[in-house]
Amino acid sequence: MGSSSSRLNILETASKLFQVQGYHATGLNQIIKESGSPKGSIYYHFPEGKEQIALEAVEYTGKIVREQLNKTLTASADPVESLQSVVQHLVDHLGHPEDVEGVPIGLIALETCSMSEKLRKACSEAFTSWQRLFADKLIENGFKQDRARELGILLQCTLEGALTVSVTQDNSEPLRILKEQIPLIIKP
Amino acid sequence: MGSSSSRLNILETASKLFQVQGYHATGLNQIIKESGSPKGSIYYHFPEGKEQIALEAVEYTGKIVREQLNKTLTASADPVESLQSVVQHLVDHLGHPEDVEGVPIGLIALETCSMSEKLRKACSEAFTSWQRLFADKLIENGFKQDRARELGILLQCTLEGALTVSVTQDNSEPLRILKEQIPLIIKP
DNA sequence: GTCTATATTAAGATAGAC
DNA sequence: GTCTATCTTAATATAGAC
Repeated sequence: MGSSSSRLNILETASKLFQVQGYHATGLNQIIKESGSPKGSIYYHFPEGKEQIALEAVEYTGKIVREQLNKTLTASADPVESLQSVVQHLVDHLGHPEDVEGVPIGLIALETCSMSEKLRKACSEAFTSWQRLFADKLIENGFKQDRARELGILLQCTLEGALTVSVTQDNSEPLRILKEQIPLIIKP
Repeated sequence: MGSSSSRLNILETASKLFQVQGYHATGLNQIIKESGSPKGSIYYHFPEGKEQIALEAVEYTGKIVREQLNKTLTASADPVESLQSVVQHLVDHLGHPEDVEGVPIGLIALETCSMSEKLRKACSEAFTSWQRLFADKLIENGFKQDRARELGILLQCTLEGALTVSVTQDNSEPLRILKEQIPLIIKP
């Protein structure tokens, strides 16, 4: 196969590690150990080294989250209800870093945005794509385009922040408060 | 003096570096170079090494931000207006990491919360203290205590998220949108 | 209290056998 | 394509002179 399964395996392992530990705390040695691939394979598949792995991991995570968000947002027609399910999923997965939904790029974004323009852009584009999903859901439900775009950005920021604070405080309360306030925020 | 000015100098330098670059990207060598203090002094003043410096830097930053927030929040009696000034300050200082206000612990919080319980707690307490300032401002203006507490948490989370996304996207729009939506969020 | 020299470990990266 | 051995650099930390 052109894109071997060993390559994908490295990417999946790296993505999880970068999400939880961040860029600098995740060593190639750890990626090697946890993925089972040897160092030689890493530099064969990713000749530009760690930065290339991180770049592709951000793109990969962006896509996974996009798909998961899309599924949750289309499960209910009502935008308030479906956005509340998105938050609820985050609550349910607190402390279970696999299968996260909505914010898992915040750490690597903050770590790398002042260090690598390539990585900053990749994180920025992931954020934008999520914002657009929220906006589209609102447009479908009769919101004007500009207003939907504003709210899409606000929602993505708020999710990002509430997840950060919930993880730091080891407490789902911030996310639960956000969930309850969604109807307040989603106003035409 | 008991707490020498060299000690404070190290702490101020480390706090800025941790805010911008994060915990793992900031080496003791860099703290030494930028503070002008030699390595021996660091381990004299902070015998437990990097983790101790980070712990005290988080507490220090928490206090500086608290004082700055307090000043901005008391400048106007109206809670909406004063919260909007808080956001405006963040916009004004985007890209100027000194004298930040409101979120500069997010990176180190995400980096360390799954690694050091001591650091996680310190970050958590800084967040809580900022949430309380927002809540107190609302209580002064007639909000019920429980509602003010909820909104204090929501506001701090939202600021955190909007700053993260603004920095990552190199664009103040997320913060500016938040500023405009503050009146929508602050409802009894 | 201050500073230098050094120990120790681990990081990212490469060379080259297979 | 896979794996090992190794290079180089930089990290945290310590010892000990002054």
